[in-house]
Amino acid sequence: MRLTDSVPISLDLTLRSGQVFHWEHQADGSWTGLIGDTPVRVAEKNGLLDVSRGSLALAENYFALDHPLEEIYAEFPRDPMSAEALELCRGLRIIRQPRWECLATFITSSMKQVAHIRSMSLSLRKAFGRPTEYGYTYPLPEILAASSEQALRACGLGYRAPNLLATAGIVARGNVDLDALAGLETPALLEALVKLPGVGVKVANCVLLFAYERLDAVPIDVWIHRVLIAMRRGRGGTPAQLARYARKNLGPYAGYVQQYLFHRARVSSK
DNA sequence: CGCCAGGGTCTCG
DNA sequence: CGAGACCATGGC
Repeated sequence: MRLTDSVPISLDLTLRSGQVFHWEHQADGSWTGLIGDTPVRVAEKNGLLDVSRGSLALAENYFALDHPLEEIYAEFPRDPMSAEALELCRGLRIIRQPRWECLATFITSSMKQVAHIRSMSLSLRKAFGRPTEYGYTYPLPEILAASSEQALRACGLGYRAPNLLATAGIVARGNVDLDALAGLETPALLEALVKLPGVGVKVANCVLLFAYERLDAVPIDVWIHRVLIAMRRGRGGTPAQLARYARKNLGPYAGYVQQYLFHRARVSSK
């Protein structure tokens, strides 16, 4: 039995929840984009994944159809905000992203709205990637490392440009092997990622969650920061205190809970 | 048009 | 360790 025959997913929620930024929503409701360098067209049919172009196995892995959603939901915290987020986001999956693409994209994400992260990502792809029928591939670290701060600024990166350039150089030279890092325990992996220019604790946790399958990782951005304070009945705290609170209260799939809370907070603010 | 955004880094106490 | 200043850009 194939996973696509039985496992539910909400593509709209998954592709609009600020994990990936390059997919295009077509007029017929389908989505087109690239999984790595492979053009793919996917749609949601009766709540299941329908792959009409590209590799089925590739899509099943990328959209993480093997994540046991019902088991994850059973571990959700019982507080009202988490419960409401769950009802709103049922079917949203944490995608398995290519590591470099994820790392590079989140280096550009600091103090940026989702819409602008998307526009920077598309600019970088168009300037440095290879054209395909569903958009441009994400440029390899070697390509970005050989570019220039000015060329990256031209893609709208602003002060983030030197960080992306420097990290691309480190990865391109092989000083850091993103695939080899997958063998590390989460704390050591976090420590390694944070050493890269433009990568702090928040960005590192995004990469842990979206590219290294650490489903307990909790990136704390301004939205989740507000959510955590609300959960603590208005009681604030240092970043370290809030991170500790999240670890203790959001359960073994804290990263999933965080993603649902993030999406709920964003849509309910409009 | 002013506010704000999936923050990181450096400095100073 | 913790708080503050500074950093560019564009959607809304």
